[in-house]
Amino acid sequence: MNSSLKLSNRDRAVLMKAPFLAGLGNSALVRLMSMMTISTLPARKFVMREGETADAFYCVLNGYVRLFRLSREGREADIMVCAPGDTFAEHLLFSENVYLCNAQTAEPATLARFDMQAVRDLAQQDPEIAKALIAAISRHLVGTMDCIANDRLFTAPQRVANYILSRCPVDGGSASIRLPFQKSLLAGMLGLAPEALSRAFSSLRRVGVTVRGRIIQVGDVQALRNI
Amino acid sequence: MNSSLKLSNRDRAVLMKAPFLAGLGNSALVRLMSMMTISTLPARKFVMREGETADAFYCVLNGYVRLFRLSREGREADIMVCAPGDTFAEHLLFSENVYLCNAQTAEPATLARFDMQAVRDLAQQDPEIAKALIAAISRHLVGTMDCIANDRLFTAPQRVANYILSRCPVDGGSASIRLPFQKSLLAGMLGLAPEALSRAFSSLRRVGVTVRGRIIQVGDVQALRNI
DNA sequence: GTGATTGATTGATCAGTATCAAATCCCTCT
DNA sequence: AGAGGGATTTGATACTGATCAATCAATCAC
Repeated sequence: MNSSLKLSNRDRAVLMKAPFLAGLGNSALVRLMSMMTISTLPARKFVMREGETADAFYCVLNGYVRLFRLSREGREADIMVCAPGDTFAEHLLFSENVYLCNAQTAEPATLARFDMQAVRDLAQQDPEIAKALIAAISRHLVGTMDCIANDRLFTAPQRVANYILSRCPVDGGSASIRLPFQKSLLAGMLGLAPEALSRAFSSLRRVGVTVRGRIIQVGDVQALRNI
Repeated sequence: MNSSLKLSNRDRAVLMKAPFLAGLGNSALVRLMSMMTISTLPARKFVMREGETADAFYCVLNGYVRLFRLSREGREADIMVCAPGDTFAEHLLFSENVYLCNAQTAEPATLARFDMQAVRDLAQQDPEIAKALIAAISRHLVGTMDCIANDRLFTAPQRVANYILSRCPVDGGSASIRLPFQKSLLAGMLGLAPEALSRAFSSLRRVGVTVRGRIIQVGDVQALRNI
């Protein structure tokens, strides 16, 4: 692990656009950024573990981080996958004091680390920061509620179709998207075993979805919407 | 539906102990409570519908409220069940402006209604209220993340066992609890069809769980923990 | 109390997905 | 460009839970 106070230009741009910081005025921004630490982590590195005392939360600047729980037998269940711009564990600020799940980089990643106590103090003073926190946590809540509904309402091929549609820029006609990460990560996000994701993709061939490596081609976006 | 500004003593007690209001000082409390409306609803009454503009959020004072999504074919998926003391839709304050799911009373219920815009204004001024909101939303987020992990890691009997354990006051020996609502509601909460809940209960008989009506008897709480 | 309505259980069947094993593909590294 | 190794796909099988139908139980209205 490599820690530094310096930000690359690209990472800085991601940070400034992150929902958590985007709406902030300059003074709040400076205060938050002066207390954060940047670190670059290799793939598969644990960022936090279930049960550890929660003394920091994070914002992903580059790469993807997987949040998951373990069963007693060691099976893993993904709870959410954080993309650049996403924060995680920030909702523990005013509730729990231990992490409730594990976080692991899915690939080499850069993270900004925020000390819980320091941000807690800032949030008490600065209503703008409190509001940014509310917005970030709310966004997460919307995402997790979506996830529950998706899991419970839709089959594997439908969930995959939903995911593809959510990343399709266009509304009709044909489209082509590129997965930003490995398929096994997508499988976890959708609550599927990798094999099930693979079969879901192949069952979508009959509605014009072609997959080659990380490239997904959609013949007719409209057709995909109808299941 | 019956609307009034008066609170019964019991409802007032629930409100004051609700996580959302519990930590607040007197002035914040008065300001919030002066703007809320109390209403008593019959069973099966919709409180909000997916897609409607979100101009209020609610706190359950009595009864239970079911939050759920509908699929295009009309199938329902419960996202969460709100008990007395729980708030719902409060996370839309600083994000969406339409409701993202339906809410329906599961039985006759009493709710406190808070106008979104009014609370938004209050939260901007009063850091204490902002903090209370963060706490309430965080609590929800923890709950929904738990729900995802539960759905993905455990089978029906295990989820039922977890639910029973979560309501068992004691740590060992035998225990007896009473469901506060219909079994079909519990089934929905756990992401199961009512038939599956029924079968899960009967499969738990071999570890000493007996069900009669709403009464659940557990022979050995420790034994239940091991699956 | 008695019929009627709603909720819960049980049985039979089926669809969907996990799991394990084997083969193949793709990406990265040199 | 080619080799190596992890990632993905495919096949076979088992299991879990949904669905439909029928029965049973409990509650309510009159």
